[in-house]
Amino acid sequence: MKNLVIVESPAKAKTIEGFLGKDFVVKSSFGHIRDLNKKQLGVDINKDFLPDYEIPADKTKVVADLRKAAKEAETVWLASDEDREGEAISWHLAEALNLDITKTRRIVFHEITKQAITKAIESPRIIDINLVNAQQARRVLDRLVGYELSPVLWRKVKPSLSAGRVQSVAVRLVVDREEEIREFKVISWYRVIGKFFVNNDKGEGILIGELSRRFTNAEETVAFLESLKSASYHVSSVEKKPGKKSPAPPFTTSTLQQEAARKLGYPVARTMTLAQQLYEAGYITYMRTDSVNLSDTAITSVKNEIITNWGAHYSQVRHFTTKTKGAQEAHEAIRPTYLNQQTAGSDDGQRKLYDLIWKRTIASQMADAELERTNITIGISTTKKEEFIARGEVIKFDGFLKVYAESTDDDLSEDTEGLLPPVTKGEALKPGEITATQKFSQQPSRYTEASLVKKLEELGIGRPSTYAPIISTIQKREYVEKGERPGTTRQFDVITLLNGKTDFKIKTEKVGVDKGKLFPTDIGSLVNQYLVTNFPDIVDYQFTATVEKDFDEIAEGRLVWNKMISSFYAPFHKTVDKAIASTEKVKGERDLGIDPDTGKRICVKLARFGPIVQLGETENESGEKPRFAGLRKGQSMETITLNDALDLLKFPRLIGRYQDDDITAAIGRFGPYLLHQKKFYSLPAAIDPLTVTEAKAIEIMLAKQEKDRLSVIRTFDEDENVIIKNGRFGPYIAFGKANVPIPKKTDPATLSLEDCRQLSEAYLAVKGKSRTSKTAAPKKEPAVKKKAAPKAAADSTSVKKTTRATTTTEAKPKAKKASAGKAKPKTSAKKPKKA
DNA sequence: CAGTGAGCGAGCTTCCGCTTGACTT
Repeated sequence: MKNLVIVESPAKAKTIEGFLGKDFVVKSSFGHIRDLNKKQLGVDINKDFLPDYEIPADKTKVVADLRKAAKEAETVWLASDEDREGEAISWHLAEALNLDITKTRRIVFHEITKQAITKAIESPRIIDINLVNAQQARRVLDRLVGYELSPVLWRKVKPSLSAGRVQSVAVRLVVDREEEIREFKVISWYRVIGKFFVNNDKGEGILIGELSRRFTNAEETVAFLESLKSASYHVSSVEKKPGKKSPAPPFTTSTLQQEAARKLGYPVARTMTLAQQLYEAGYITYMRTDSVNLSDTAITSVKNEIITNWGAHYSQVRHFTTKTKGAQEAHEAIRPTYLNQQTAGSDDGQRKLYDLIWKRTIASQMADAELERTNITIGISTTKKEEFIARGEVIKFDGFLKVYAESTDDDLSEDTEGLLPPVTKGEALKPGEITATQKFSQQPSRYTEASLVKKLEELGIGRPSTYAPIISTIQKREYVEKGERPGTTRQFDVITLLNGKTDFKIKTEKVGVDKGKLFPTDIGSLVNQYLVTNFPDIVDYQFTATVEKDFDEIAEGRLVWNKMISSFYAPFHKTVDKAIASTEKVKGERDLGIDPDTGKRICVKLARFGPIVQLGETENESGEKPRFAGLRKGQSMETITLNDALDLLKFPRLIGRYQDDDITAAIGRFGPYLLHQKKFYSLPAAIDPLTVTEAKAIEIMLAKQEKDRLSVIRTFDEDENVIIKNGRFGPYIAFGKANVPIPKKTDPATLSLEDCRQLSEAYLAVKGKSRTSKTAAPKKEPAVKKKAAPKAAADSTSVKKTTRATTTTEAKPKAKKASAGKAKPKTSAKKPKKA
């Protein structure tokens, strides 16, 4: 083998290999191949922040493979992306593969064409160590912030929490927005709309105009309408102005996520999965990019496509430049690979996303839409101060709008401005209904996943490859959740004047309905408050922008990376120490008031298992214990009231009696439920546990019993712990406490007790081995089982590990992430049991 | 599935950015 070319992605490798001929082998590194030691800080504070790099377990195979190939090759070409991270990947490759730096060539290309790649091969350079150092600084800073801040939260708030340069600011945005909404003061005004009849030699029509003045209260408005009773109206001016609209640039990762959310309703993670599938199938270019640039060949084929479909006058070649600071032109915008392919994708989701990308790309190279805007002012005979204005907008030439129009987050399309009837100045108009409607200012809107990404991008926080992970991280950590608010009803005034009579009506509307938006959780708000108070610099919106400037200077060789880190770390670390020493544990305790029955204090605070309300003091002379109640879903520590708390403290409450036993209602981890004869019955959301009647409760219980009875396929007299049932996912065996699925081929009704036992034991044996299961492990000796399972997994994987002496340490493969991280800790199981 | 709300102080958690699969459900 003569030449080995290493790129970042396997899809790219495949394409490029086709261009380069027999003497070249192209392999991929699958992104970064080394990272800081995950178990420790991974940075030696006392040795100028020397990073401790290791090859992560999931990369050992890749690196071994690349080492082998590099040994056989005469020349190794490092062709990772042309940005900070890409340069670092090349450098890590050179280090990890023990490459001779004088024989190693660094190449970059901006588009994946044969021409671009052969040209790149002709002009190799050496690794830019300044750029590498800028990346090391970025990496080390993120590690220092993340790994020093998170432990502060473990001590002061709750274990396992996390903080970081990016995620903490993302959470702050959501928390601050919620605060803005809470603080928002609604103001109202009266908007007057007049309807006028046109009847002239060109025909008949209607003009709708808005009064040039807004009124602040109803009295003023009524008085004005009264004054119009004797008024006559005429056209006082007609103004026509040409206008135009231009298309948006082609998609970047962030704008694709926004438009897919607005137009298709996709969460950002779904958009990225679908885009990845389209990319791997060869339908679109790379989906993680901040560039709006289109290659020359792409521009040419878009042009051809437009001319073929709509004619030359619809074509307008445009070169968009990327505004985002620090953006690299290493990639192109997201576009279809072949512009003449109008549809692509193997399922509906892919097809819709592809369609969006195709249209956006095409539209970006189309002509402006030409408009004509018309303003007609309508004079009022009784006043000189006010006038009505009718606005119209007509599309003279649709241009790019033929294909695609960008959506906005706040759809406030109240009036449809269309074509206005032809009128001439001075012409008299007959008035129709004149309506004054009370309007209210709108509170700021909560972030959606996509609009949060947009905001982060504006602040220069995060990268195309991390937008979707950021959004899921802050939700997984339960700092932020997608929620709903039912909204409230509001009254508003409508005053009309018709045929000389005024009429006053009060109407109602629903406002503040929010669905699928991001809400801060109590933990999110609390952690944010703690960070803002104690680490204001780190969670400052400008923090990333500030350090990016330093990274740029490092990249230009004007600043030494570990000096920069040192000047950041010294004060930062001091703040960390101070916070650990000085601050109390954060509970967010807030007084709600006094219980009218007992006279005791009621407060809300964060406890081990979430927010609770507390009645009475934790410690008092009489030794009385306080009463507690957890908050319900949708309630928050910041907004809960005394009355809400009193309601919560009413549980468990007696509903009635049935079959000589009490029925009680209570609220548990999974919501409200009924308890009767030690059996639980969930209460549907529509039923209020505070007001549920005995009759309704019995009805719910009977319905559940009936449903359970119907789901039983077969029971066995010999063993009542084995029941064949029909469930959501098909038939299964309820085997004691475990649920065992029945293979599709077998008819569940024909199974014997012996069959059931065999199936169950076989299933549980496999399940217990493959993962640390909560349900599969028998209750006996839980401590032994729980410890044995992950160890076994680790041993089995480490057998495959190829050991090799290198300059860097290689991380030992450990038990699979899924088994370690996924299961929520069961507190009951955690308690050490004494034998 | 439906407890608890405290606490001995074992042993763990955690960052951001590059890339794909290998996993359940």
